[in-house]
Amino acid sequence: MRLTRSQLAVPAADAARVLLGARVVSTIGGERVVVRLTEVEAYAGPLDPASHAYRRTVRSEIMYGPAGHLYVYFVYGMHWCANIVTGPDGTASAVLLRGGEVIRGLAPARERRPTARRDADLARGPAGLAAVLGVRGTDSGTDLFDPDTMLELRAGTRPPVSVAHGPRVGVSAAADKPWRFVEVGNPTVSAYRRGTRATRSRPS
DNA sequence: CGTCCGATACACT
DNA sequence: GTGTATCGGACGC
Repeated sequence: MRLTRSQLAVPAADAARVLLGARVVSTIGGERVVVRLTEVEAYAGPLDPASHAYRRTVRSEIMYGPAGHLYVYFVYGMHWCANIVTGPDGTASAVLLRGGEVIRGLAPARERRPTARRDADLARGPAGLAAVLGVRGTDSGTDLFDPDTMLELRAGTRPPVSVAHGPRVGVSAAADKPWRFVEVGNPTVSAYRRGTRATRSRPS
């Protein structure tokens, strides 16, 4: 069963709970990869200093539009990360897809991420998940409810056994917000890493 | 298991 | 010019 746009048109933390356990179906050139989401993070737009939409720029413009579109960004000179725009139109909130288990299409997933040691590592972490789904910068802005889209969102067949939430990974601003949601005990959930500290020591 | 650190290029100031 | 919503290899326990 497909998710609906209205299911995502809710505050980011609620949308994150909707997406946890949901499936993302990637179809590219006849190759199909299906991932069940096990780790997601909510970003609350202009109200959230950790969000790219904290300031309205060309890059963050997509998040100001309706829910159900893809927002893709490039980090650390080499990785793509995939988000789904959520919330009512104009709130600019989004959910970062941080991890999942590949439940179909192991072979193409491996080709797209050959460095993964175990199957559980294939879509572990946001950059790996985006790679396995074949998401790149040119896909940013894609409407996931367009019938011809490369990605399709489907409801989960297995709800998460147990859900925990805590601080987001790698963010330095609003580090206290418990907006990272994970399926407890799932091996595809990435390790928690604190963001770089605001106060840094300087060489003397 | 954990911590440390370099790679690399883009968005934004 | 500065900082980054990361990854994976090196190392220590």
